[in-house]
Amino acid sequence: MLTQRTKYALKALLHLARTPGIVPVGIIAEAENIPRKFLEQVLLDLRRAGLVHSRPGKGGGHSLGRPPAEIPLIAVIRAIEGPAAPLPCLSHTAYARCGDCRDETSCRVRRLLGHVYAATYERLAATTLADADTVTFNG
Amino acid sequence: MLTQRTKYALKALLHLARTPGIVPVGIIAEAENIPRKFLEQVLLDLRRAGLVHSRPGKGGGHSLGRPPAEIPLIAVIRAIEGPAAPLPCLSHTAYARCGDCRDETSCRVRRLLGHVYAATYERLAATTLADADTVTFNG
DNA sequence: GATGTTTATTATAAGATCATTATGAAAATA
DNA sequence: TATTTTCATAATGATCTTATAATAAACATC
Repeated sequence: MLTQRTKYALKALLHLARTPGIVPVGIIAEAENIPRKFLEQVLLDLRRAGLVHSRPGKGGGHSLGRPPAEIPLIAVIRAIEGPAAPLPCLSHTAYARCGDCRDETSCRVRRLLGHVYAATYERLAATTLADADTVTFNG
Repeated sequence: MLTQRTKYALKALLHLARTPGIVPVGIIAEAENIPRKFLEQVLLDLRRAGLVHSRPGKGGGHSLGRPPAEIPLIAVIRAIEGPAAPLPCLSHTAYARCGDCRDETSCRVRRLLGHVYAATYERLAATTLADADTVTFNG
């Protein structure tokens, strides 16, 4: 399960994606039903990851850092939760040895999970905010 | 990232998959480098999920509950971590409303994550313990 | 530059989860 | 009955989650 934080991040980003101009936190918080102060922190993470721009002061607020089609879900998850891989030894962005297997290339756990993550990663990288209205799934 | 618990569960199951007969916890713990008492708890969860059989007493231990080819990764993850879905409203086994979106069928977050999870789920359900030696991935 | 609005930053805290250790009961075998 | 093994639950400390609060800094307008 994703954390509440990540869900809030997605909601905020999708809100910004269909709202032109600069939007203050309070507006997003109210529209998306998110605790305001908590959302501020989430937006801060998104800003540090370059996914949103912000401007303080009167008339300030947030806007998307780049077009929705250029913000894949993998970037959002990484910005909020860190590495998306199921094991450290499978991470593209934060590779680390697991330490508890002798030979990485022959590790069965790694092989199984690597196979699953390959499919997940492909979707996470290919699906962007712009797909929110068009994408479908059966379930 | 998966929890340590789940990694241990996979290691234990893969150990049982290639060891004939009944194996005591101590043997698995030592061979796979897992804290013994912790592993006992993990195996208890796996037994309750029907993934392993156990027999107490002298000569007792654990064995796989069914052939490796009939134990998909999704079953292991569910047994240890609970629902595998990214959102409660996308879970096959433990569906629940998220509560913070008005209309589920038009929820953008749900649609995006549902699209990703469909790919993940397919792999999790199709990949079994028996694939540990044959499966590959590029990365 | 004074004033008011908005984000930025840091601290705090209750509650949950994680990883582990500990303790002892129950069951099976010899 | 003694021994071996699992079964069940509890205790522990560290970390994560989900917030709330207080203060500082940046900006716009007048």
